[in-house]
Amino acid sequence: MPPTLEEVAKLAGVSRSTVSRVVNQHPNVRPEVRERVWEVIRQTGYQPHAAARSLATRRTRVIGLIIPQAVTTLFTDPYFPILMRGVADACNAHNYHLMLSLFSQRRVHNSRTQQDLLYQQVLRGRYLDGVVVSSAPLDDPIFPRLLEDGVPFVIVGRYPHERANYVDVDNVVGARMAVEHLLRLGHERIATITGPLNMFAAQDRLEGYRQALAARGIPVDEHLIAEGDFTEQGGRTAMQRLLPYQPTAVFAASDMMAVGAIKVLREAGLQVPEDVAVVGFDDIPLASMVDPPLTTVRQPIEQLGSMAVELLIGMLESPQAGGVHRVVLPTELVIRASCGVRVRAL
Amino acid sequence: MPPTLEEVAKLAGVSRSTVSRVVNQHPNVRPEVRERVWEVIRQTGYQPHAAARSLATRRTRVIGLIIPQAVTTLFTDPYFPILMRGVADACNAHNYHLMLSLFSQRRVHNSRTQQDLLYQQVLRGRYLDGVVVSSAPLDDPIFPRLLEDGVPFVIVGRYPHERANYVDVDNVVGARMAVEHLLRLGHERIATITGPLNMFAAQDRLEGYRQALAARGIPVDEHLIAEGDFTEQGGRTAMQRLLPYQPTAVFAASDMMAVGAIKVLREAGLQVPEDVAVVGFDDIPLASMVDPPLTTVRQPIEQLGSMAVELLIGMLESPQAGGVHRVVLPTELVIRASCGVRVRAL
DNA sequence: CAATAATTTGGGAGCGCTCCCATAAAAGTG
DNA sequence: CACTTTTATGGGAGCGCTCCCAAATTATTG
Repeated sequence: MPPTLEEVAKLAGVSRSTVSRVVNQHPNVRPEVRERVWEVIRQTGYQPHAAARSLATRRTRVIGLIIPQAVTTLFTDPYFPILMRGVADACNAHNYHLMLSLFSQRRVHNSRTQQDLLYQQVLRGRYLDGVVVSSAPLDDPIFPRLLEDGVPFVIVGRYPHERANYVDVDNVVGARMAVEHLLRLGHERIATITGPLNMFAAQDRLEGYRQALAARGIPVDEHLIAEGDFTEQGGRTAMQRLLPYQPTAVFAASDMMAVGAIKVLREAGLQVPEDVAVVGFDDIPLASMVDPPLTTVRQPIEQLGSMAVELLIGMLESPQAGGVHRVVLPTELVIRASCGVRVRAL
Repeated sequence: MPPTLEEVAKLAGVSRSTVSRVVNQHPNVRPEVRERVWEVIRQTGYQPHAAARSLATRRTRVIGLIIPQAVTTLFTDPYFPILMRGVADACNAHNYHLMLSLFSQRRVHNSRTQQDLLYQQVLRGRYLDGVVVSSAPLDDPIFPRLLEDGVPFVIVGRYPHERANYVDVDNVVGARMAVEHLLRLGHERIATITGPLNMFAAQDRLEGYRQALAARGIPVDEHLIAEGDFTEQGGRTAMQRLLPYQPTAVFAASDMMAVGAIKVLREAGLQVPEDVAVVGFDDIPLASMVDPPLTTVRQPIEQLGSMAVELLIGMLESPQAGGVHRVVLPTELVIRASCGVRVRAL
């Protein structure tokens, strides 16, 4: 049995309260007493009991990272591990702990129920002080619930509600840069493979595509727009649908989809970038490893994760400082070979 | 303020204890009372307070997944997301929650301290009922501590201690199959790129390599063994070192390293598989996507994760059923193009 | 139908901590 | 140096639950 506060107190010859003060860095303890108590703590290996503490303080120092079921299939996309690393880093830095909720679509009868159940247990059971929600579809029921229950949360991505805090990248501008680059290279029949259009990131990137064309006075040919789902397979299928309309360039809303698209193009006997230029989005590590290396829009994924946590912890530690927290990080066009420009020549 | 047990009790006209019985499915409650209580619970949205419960029961229904700092840099390796999915799935299925501890090497002054701190807080603070430790180096200080503190844990990978529970794949046999396959194809100068040799998985795969050669009476040329670190970059560096010794085949102890090796071979003007055959290990999704598709040893990564959790939960729920829990899952050779055999022809 | 056994219910104690308030000790003041 | 102010310490109450035991109710049986 590990020691309790009370036991430490007895050993140090002081009261429970004094030990508590020492542990919680309360200033009003005489230095020699403080030292004596620390000594006992060190010797006994005392550690406050998390549950007891939470019960009394109503805080857990645990935050949740929720990745809704709709995107769990994408989990092999390196986007998520990188995001998680950012999240975990920031948690470590602030001495918070991370609870991970992934909802898989497998082995679940009534999938809605699984997510519901977990929501109910974890959030209403006050396991968590707050949550980071990553890339949920915009109609995910989690948002209304979080708002209603008053759970502090930060979204990675954006969400149109006056009380929603989020961290996002400028998807519209990123996409526009990508398409503008293709336009600059002389392409006119530029297709796009979008993400699932029930996500803002996907909508915004499509919007960037539209804006770039509009700025050049090029009418949008709806045949050149195919909806994907951010996965490689989705990219393949979408590319297949685009093939008959003979685009000379493709802007894929994720690197994974770009990779899929390139495969389909090759299978159709087309060269990348000679016959068709391809640009991706994300700049995952794979982007520089595939052949040809992918021109893509870099988003600071890891930073997105840590920023979300910083924001959340800020809200938790000074709740009075109300207001809505929103951060939009910039993107950057990374030019490699797949768009058909020699980097040096640019 | 969410309702408490006591409040629900008052509304239902029963005592605290009775509501507790209803919530915990205790049989001794009259059906009509049970129904009445459920009704109130439903209406009020009552949810037991996790911390209060833990304090009383000394269980949290939370298990930890610990990925020690030594491997966090490998986190972009798809191995981890896949493992995590397995772990998360099994947790969901058993109504446990998952706490994730990643230790990054970045931003840490005294890195040992960070891991220590977290160990101290999380484990001794009894946030967790038990932990799954993934791919830690065999001298990681976490193992002695877990054993000493009596924290229930399951390792993914193996560990030589009579009280260590683990789930592993048969790395020796897997590696042997891979190398035997190369031998069967007529190769004699077979090099290997090992993982970091402070991990058992790496040692075991090297052992499999040695066994395969020994079985054929081929002496091991130590120049043909290069230590990598499971990353692509590590694979490149190792391959560079091997190049002067002109192997005709390479067995890389991970797919990521195989990918790195292939790049180096190409840069050296060698064709894969024509000039040098390459075999990997893991069968991550990338393996079938690269060019040429990788012949590799498949290990059931996701199953490894869920199995570890199942074992752990088993231990937690019936602690009296002592004994050591060990599972070794089989591997499977997946033949693709990189070893230079036409699949059909086999 | 009294006596016994089984089932159902309520309340006290306690899990280990924090926080408030009262008291004790030390320091500051005219 | 009596008096107020500040600083340090101890103890009670309570966070929301479970678990045990005793009391009340119901069912069983000779």
